[in-house]
Amino acid sequence: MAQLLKLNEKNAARQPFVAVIRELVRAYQAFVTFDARHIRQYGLTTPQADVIFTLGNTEGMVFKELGEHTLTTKGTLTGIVDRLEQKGLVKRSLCPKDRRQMYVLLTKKGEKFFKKVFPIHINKLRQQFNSMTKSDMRKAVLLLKKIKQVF
Amino acid sequence: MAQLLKLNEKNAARQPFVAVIRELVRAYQAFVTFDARHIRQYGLTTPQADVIFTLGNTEGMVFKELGEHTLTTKGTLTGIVDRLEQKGLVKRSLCPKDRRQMYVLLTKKGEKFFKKVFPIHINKLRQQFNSMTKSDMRKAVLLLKKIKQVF
DNA sequence: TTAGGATAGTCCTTATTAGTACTATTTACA
DNA sequence: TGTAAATAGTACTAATAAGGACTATCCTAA
Repeated sequence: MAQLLKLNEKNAARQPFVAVIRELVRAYQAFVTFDARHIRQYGLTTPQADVIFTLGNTEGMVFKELGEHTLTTKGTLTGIVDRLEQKGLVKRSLCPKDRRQMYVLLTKKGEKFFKKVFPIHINKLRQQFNSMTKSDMRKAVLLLKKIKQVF
Repeated sequence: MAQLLKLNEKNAARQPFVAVIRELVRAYQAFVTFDARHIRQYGLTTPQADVIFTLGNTEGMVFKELGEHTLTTKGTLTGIVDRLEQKGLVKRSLCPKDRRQMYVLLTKKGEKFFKKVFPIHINKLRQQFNSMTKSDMRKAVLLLKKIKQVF
């Protein structure tokens, strides 16, 4: 799960940017683990829940668009949508305008799942951030954007 | 690859902590993609390189310890070490003191790889952070630690 | 209008990932 | 001391994950 550069024991790596990378990975890990643990109680994986949450309150979405939102590549997305389709939470639908494209949208069951689980999940996450000030959150967002731009 | 909560189009999710999570995921993604692209030129995956870089300049390490450093679970680590062993970069060695444990250490070839690639990789990363001030890096580290603790 | 290139999604391969079951070994404690 | 609990690593499963080959469809330019 890691892809961590944990290098502080090497002299060449005692530099501030190494600490940034290390803490970025550790923070991400902590989030993913927490997130997966919660979503799993509902019988889904995080990527699956991510797709459901992205499709919620929309008219559906083409694969390409869905992949951009969830940051998954098309090959991976095919499999995730397959499994959600098997579970009856999502369905595919041909796009008449461009027959290369394929819509993905929630089924009735999928919408029900979204309306039930999404607010719970959001609340769960909000609670975790209770101990963090709004000012710190704002600063974190700005700095994370800078880190993103660095790559 | 994602596990992103990309929810800003939902009213329930227009809250500062959602932005923190979104940017955390995006920053992590940007790093991982950059990192993988570089390491791949040397015929390794990021987790494989992570193991090599962790073992570099050490006397070797037991699986448990290696997993703690690289943030990989033991089952995953078995496979990664298998592949590195096949490539001749790493070898296993029984631990006489506790016969349940297994040392992993670099071979000559692995050490050669480490000494060549590690400095290049570190330099590559350092360059990327040229545009970020030391002060911002320090702040980022502190805030990322707070985010980690939140979960 | 038709050939060439671009695009969308699927399929395939290799590797990582978490988790669980399993074996061997060690440790704790009664 | 001897047995139960704990620990280390492997084996196995299901699901990502990236990337590339492939097919069908669309678009562009001569």
